[in-house]
Amino acid sequence: MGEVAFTDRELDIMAVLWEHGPSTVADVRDQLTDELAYTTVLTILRTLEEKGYVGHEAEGRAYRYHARVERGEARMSAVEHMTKKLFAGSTESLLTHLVSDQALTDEQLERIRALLNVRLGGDEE
Amino acid sequence: MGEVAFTDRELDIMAVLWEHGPSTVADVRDQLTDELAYTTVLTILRTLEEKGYVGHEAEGRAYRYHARVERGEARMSAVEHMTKKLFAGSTESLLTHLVSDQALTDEQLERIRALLNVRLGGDEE
DNA sequence: CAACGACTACTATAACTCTCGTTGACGTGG
DNA sequence: CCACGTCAACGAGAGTTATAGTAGTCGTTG
Repeated sequence: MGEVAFTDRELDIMAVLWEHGPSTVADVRDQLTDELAYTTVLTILRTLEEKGYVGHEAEGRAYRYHARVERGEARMSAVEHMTKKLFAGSTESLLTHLVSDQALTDEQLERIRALLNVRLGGDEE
Repeated sequence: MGEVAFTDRELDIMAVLWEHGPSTVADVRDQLTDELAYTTVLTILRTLEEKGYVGHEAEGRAYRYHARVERGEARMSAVEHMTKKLFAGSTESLLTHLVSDQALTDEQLERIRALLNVRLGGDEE
């Protein structure tokens, strides 16, 4: 899929599908933190289906919905979009922002550095 | 300001104000890559003003608009929002995603590592 | 001084988002 | 067999976003 974009509410629901796997409307509804009417959840699922982001199969009298895009893809699209819109397209700039301005513990940063070390192979400089 | 959120179009316009400083409607319009009608730009600026994100002073017969929120603030809000919605609230997870999955050159990653080294002070493995 | 162009205010409209009520089908427990 | 609960389809309405036309003001220029 080229590019995926979700609204906030849609993301809430996709999150349930990603974390809990294929779910019925009632399942999804139960997992949401916000209390939404059954029909509201159904409507959003139908919109998502129309957009091609989820699919469903009948299960008994109910439908079981499943994500048709992976979370990684959604993440990548979102990051790309934000990078383009707010960081002048520079992923490095975003990374710098995260490392500098964000409240991360040294421990977390340490893990990132370790990751970088692996990724970059060398340990020079 | 607690939290700022912009629509895509609004961001396009904020970007102009952030990069070029206080601008008239015509100025903004000229800087946009998409061709929008003068009135369209004006409308969006007025919406932004209503939300408190920009202000204006008269300059001759025109208005000169300026950002009332800093880009850094918008960045932080956007990153926070995305982290919450797509990375289960974990900034570290987002960072990991960026370092691993994104198409960054070794050189760019190298600079990030350097940044981390400075930030973490030490050079212990 | 009259027409023109730049400018803002007001209005409008289509699309999308978010929310939910109503309706009708269908199976199950009493 | 009938009332009840579950479920999907449909419709709808309030709010937001995106875009732009029209009206009216006002200085400038010929």
